[in-house]
Amino acid sequence: MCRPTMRNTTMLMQKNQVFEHAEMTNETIDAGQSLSALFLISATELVPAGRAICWEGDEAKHLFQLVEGVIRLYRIVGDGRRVITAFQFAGDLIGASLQSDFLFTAEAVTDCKIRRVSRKSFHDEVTRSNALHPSYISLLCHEMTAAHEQMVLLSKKNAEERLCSFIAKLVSRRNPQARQGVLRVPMSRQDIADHLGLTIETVSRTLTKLASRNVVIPEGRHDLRIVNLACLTQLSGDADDFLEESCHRVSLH
Amino acid sequence: MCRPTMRNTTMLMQKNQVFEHAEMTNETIDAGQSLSALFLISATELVPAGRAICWEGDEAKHLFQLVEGVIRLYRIVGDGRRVITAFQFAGDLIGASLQSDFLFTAEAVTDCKIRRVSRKSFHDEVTRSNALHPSYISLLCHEMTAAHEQMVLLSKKNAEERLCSFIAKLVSRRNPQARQGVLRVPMSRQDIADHLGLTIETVSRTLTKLASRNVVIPEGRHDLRIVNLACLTQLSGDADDFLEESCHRVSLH
DNA sequence: CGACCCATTGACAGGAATCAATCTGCGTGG
DNA sequence: CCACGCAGATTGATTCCTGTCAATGGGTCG
Repeated sequence: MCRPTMRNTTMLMQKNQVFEHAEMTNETIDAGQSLSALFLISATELVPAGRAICWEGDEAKHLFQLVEGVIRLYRIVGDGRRVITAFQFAGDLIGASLQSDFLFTAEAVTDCKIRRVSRKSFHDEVTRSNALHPSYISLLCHEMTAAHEQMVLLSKKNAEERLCSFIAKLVSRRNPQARQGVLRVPMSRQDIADHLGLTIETVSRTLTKLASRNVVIPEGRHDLRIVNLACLTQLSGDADDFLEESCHRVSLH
Repeated sequence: MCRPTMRNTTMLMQKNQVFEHAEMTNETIDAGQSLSALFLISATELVPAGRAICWEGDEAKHLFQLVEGVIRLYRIVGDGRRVITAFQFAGDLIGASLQSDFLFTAEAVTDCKIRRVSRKSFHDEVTRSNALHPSYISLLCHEMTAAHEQMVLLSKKNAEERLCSFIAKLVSRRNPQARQGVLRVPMSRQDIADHLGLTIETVSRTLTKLASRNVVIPEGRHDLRIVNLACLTQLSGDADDFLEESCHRVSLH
C-alpha cells in the first residue's frame, strides 16, 4: 500500500506538510505567549517524573504553565481503566478550560518545570485586559480542536492510523534537542496505548510492523528514527486524497 | 448481571439519578440563558430536516442558537467516514468554540428553528459585558467536558456501554413532548452509530439485546420505552461502584 | 552481575465489522 | 383506502482486528 521506495520522490512534499502543521499551531503558541506573561511573576517549580501536580475532582485553585518537560492529562474510569486525554508540552497551559474542578489528573511524564498562578488572579487579569481576551479564547478553541481530532481518531481509525497520527503529531511539534531524523518519544508504551485507546501489545506490534516496512524504526525505548515521513503522514489517515493518490502512484513503479 | 427484577426496588434511586443529571446541566442552561439574549434581536429561521446550516471549513461568520429541534455536528474523514462529534438540542449555541472556521458541518436532524448572530457582534457583546463573560467561559468549559466524556466513551467502552451511555444521556435531558416512560430518539440508527463509533448493525443488535433483557424496548423507529433506568445507568459503565454493587445485590435474590 | 521493569513476541479468543439477505415502517400514488 | 415501493432497520454468517493471557527478551539501575 505504501512502500518505502517512495522515499526520495516525496521528500519535498514531506517538508511542506510538516511545515504546514507547525504553522497551524502558531496561533496557540502566540496565545500561550501573551498569557504566559501572567505566569512570570511566580517562581518555577521542579516536578520529578511520575509526580502529579493536580488531581481529577480536586478544586482547580491554580492554573499551571508547563515551562519544560512533558505532562499527561488523564482520567480513571471504571476499575482502573486510564484514559489519557492529552499530553502537554513546554509552553502549554494546564487548567485553562476549567471552571471549578479539575477534569483530569496531570502527571509529569518526564522531569518538569512549571509555574503556577491562582485561578482567581488569572481570571481577573484576563477579564481586565482586553488584549488577553482573544488569546484566552484562542487557547480554548485550540483545545477544543484537539479534542475533536482525538474523537475522530478514536472513533474511526484503526491501530496503525492511530499510531501514525500520534507520531506525526509529535514530529510536527519539533522538539528542541532532537538529532536529525530522530524523534524523542518521552512517554511509555502504556502511556501511548492509553492515549490511543489501544493496548500496550497492539502499540508494540504496530510499531514492529511499521519498522518492517521502513516507515519508522525504534531506537531504544524513547527514540524513533523517522525514515519515511510522507508514508507516515499518509498512513495516519487524515492526509488529503491528493497525497494519498501520489503516494500510491509512487509506490507502484 | 443486571436483571429486570430490580425494577421496583431501585425506582427511587433512578429518580435521584436523573435529577442529579438534570441539575448538573443547570450551569449550562444558565449560561445559555444569558447569552441567548443576544440572539433575540434576530428572527427565527426554519430549517427543514436534513438541511445544513454551516459547513466544515467554511468561515464562521455566524453563531447559531437552536430554538427548537435537534442538530448533528459532524466531520467527514478519509473517504466518506462520518464522525458525529455532538448532537445539539433546544437552547444550545452552535459555533461558540470557534475562532475562524467551522470545525464541523451542522445539519438538522429534525425540522428546526434557529436564530443567528454575526460572530463579530457576538464577540463584541461578550467582550463589552462583564456579565456575559463568565457565561461564555462556562459554555466553553461545558463543551470541553462533553468532549472529554466522549473521548472516554470512545476509547474504553464496548458497544453496550456506549449505547447505554447515549440513551441515559438522552433520558437525563428530558425532552418536552414525551409520553411517560417513553424516550423520543429523533436521530437515525446511522446517526447513532456515527456518534458512538460503531456500525449501524452493531447498534441494532445491541438494542435487540437490551430489549431481550427488558432494559429498553424500541417502539417504532424513533421511540424507546425505558423499562429499567437503573439497569441502563449501570450498564453505561460510568455508574459509581456503590450503585453497581447495589444493582448486583438486588439482582441476586 | 543480577533483579526488576518495561517491551516484545506468540497463541488464542472474542467482539465488532463486513457482506448479504430479509423485514418493517412509512409515504406515495392509484 | 389499500397496494406498492423504498429507505431504513433487523437478522444472520463469516472474517478480521484487537484484546487477553502467557512466555521471552532486553535495557537499566542498584
